[in-house]
Amino acid sequence: MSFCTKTPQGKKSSAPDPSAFVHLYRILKDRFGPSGWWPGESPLEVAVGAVLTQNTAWINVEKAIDNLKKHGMLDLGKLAAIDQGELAQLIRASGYYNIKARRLKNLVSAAASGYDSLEAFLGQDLNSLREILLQTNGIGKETADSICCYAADKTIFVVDAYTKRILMRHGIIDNSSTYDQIQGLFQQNLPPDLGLYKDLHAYLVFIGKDCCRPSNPRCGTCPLHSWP
DNA sequence: TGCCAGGCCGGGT
DNA sequence: ACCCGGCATGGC
Repeated sequence: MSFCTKTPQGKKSSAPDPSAFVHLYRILKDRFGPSGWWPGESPLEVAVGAVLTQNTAWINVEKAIDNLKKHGMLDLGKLAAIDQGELAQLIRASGYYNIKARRLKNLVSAAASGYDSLEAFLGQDLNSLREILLQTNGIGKETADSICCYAADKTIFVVDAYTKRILMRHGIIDNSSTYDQIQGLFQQNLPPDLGLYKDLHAYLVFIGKDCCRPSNPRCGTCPLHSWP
């Protein structure tokens, strides 16, 4: 795969050139094309995956989701009805299964109470949806924004560990930068385009698996070799 | 074998 | 306002 040749920087000199983000998008778009993200066949599957992937490798999340499908549980009503302990066993492969079962229950409760359908829940305006998600125990900013962006098609940019590490390695931010600050950099320096946000976050995850890790110091084919 | 993965919470300082 | 331990399986 493609690793990053950058050496750790860990400090930002000043506000980045706004065109750097457009440039970043163009580089990765040229390299990867349409991302096809988030993996998931339905908004519910996307939302469930967003919770299950918390600090967890996606390969394990896939196993858990496949298991839920196999048992016909990828359904809002079924998830609302199932015993939490049984749900935990079904998602065992994704790790943290007890706490994640509780978090899924919390999410399902939020989505099922006061709404006619998942579509109605996800269809409300971005600020309302995000607030409700953030008030749900077990849903933090990244999970909330992942659901807003990829399940509800709201124009909001998702920040994750890869995003932080890549921007740090390239000297755009320092390690004290907050989630909101990093999100602001993307949203203030890019046009508010849902498809662009979806793809760019996906690209960062694609390369983040291998790129800009301290343990993977060298590879000449990193698409961000000369960025910014 | 040991380290890590697309976080988040709750308690302590 | 930070800092840290806990949560857990499966892949390399």
